[in-house]
Amino acid sequence: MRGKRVTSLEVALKAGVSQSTVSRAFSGDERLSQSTRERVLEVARKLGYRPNAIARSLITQRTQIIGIVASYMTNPFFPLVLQAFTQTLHELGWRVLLFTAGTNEDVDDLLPEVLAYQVDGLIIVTATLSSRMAKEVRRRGIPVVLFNRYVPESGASAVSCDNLNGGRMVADLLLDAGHTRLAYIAGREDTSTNQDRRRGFLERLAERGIEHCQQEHGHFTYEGGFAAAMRLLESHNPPEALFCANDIAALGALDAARKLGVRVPQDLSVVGFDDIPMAAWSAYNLTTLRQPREQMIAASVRLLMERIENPGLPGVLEFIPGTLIERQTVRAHGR
Amino acid sequence: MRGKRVTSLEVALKAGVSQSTVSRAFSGDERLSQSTRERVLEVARKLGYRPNAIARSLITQRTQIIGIVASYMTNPFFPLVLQAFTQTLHELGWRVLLFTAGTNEDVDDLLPEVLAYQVDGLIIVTATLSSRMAKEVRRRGIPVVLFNRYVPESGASAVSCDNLNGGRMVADLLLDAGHTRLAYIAGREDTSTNQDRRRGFLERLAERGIEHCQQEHGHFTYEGGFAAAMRLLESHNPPEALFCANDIAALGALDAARKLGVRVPQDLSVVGFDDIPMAAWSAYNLTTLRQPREQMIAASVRLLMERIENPGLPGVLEFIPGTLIERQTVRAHGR
DNA sequence: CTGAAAGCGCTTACAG
DNA sequence: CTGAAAGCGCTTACAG
Repeated sequence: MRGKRVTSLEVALKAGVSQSTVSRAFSGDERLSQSTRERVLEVARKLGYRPNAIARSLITQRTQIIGIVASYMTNPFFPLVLQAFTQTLHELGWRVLLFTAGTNEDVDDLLPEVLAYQVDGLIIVTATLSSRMAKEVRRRGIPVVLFNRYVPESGASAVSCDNLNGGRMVADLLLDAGHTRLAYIAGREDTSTNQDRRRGFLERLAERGIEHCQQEHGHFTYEGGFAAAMRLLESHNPPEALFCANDIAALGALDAARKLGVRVPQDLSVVGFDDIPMAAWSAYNLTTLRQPREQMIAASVRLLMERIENPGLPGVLEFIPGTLIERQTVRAHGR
Repeated sequence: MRGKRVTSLEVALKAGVSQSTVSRAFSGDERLSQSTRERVLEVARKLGYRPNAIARSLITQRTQIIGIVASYMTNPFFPLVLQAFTQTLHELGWRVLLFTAGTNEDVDDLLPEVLAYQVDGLIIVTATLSSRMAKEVRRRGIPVVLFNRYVPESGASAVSCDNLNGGRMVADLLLDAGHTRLAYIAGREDTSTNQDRRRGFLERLAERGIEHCQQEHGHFTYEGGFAAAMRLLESHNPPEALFCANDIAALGALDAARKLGVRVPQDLSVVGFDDIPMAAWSAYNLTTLRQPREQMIAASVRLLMERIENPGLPGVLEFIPGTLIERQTVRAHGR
């Protein structure tokens, strides 16, 4: 068996008070006399007692646990997000039960286990919520925030970078630089991030008279970006500018250009999306659209907390604008 | 209030059985008749019932939760480790309560909260355990595994790469290449990883007649490695070969060399430690010592599980040898 | 200011 | 094969 667990009853016996009083000493009940509280806490300290959060959860109907379901840890953006979430939640007195999913189907399998632990709220990072699970979660009244995804009909709140407008900003940047032969290196097709970034980009190109844009799949990965750029740059009609669906693919594209002896930005402009730390490394100096990570996390936590306090609130979608970070991978104005 | 919670009692009432029977249907009790079980599960399904893991934990004295305390998520090695841990633990039926710590002092503050949730075991990644907390955890009989750290007196088990011998292998590699002017770019001084890698490196250099080795602090970061390499390469007596305490610092060193026009490996050899995915990127092609990540994780989980099953087992230290991965950043044999 | 008691939602001997 | 009952370790009305 495990080491002895000290309970409130033992503390009560030793301190000569009732078990209720021990509980009150730890819950900060105002009514308790100073002297009683001190005596209880002193005895508790000596015995190494700490209230059992599991027992507390059962009676209070609150676990103070937030479930986080995350995937794609291979993109450096997400470890940063995960760390920021856990840090922020801890500071607010919450715990994090972590689940990682390889694919979206896995999320459905994971969710029942998350729910079995009676999480007070749920954050889903870079994974989506099936309508079946959305319904299940609603029925239980558990607030959900999707991070970097949205599922409008689900009732779940969502926080995302304004990817649509981000794509438009990149289009303007590349057109202003005088480029006309453009390509988009796409991410996964089933993601709103990829779809919205591309749609904004293509829409703005069309508005400014560019109807044609090549496309290759980059899969949101370094290897995918590398291979996609290789295909484009070795084709008959190589583009002068690449917009990559995320930074990690853009780094792959830059390395492909380097390998082929294509100079950036003289012969080729490259733009990413995210602004991961590596984008600023001197080997890359990637021009990119920065996702407002801190704001997105703060908004997610705020929406979640509001809905835990007030389960009647409807889900909302929040889109936070990104910022263009101009480094060295887009050629200067004009030509 | 939250959505209605369905309990085993409601299922029992609707199914015309006792609450005990509902419990047995879900715990897979062999004695239950096929027909009763099916009826109960069917009613449960209709009602959307799932056993409350918190209530179960209270009575079974097992939460099936492993606490993971992690820090340094800025080193890409650790998100990979974290993901692998959660994945492996899930497959074995465990949940992960995640805590992130900025510094080692924070771990001490975090631990009481982890313990309040009655975790069945504890994994501490890249953070250390104070002797006070080690004692506390022992008293409670909670098995602990330190990953990539060890604290011999603590009673905690630890799994680490064989950093000492890794350092020796790097020394041999660089000496075999004919280098004599060497430098070590150190990581954090309070870590056994940094200490052991350096000690192995210096010991082996001394054994082979090289008594002198420059040192600079690289802080285990890209920026630190970059700055350290800058200082070394711009000094009066620049080294011909750098051993960096981890890969991310080595990438910084490579970019510093690139910036100064120092050619790698012609003018400078660079070796890292970890083998993070970026080390294989074509922009770097870093020669490095690969940590046996999968084996280290499997060993950690195994040690933890054994000690959860059998709390009497003493803590053990396991050192798993790394593998030299020769890419393009060390000059060829001879000179 | 403090205590006795009920109850959160389960599991599991103990009976039958 | 199934049920009644005790109990895990707390919180919190309800009394006094």
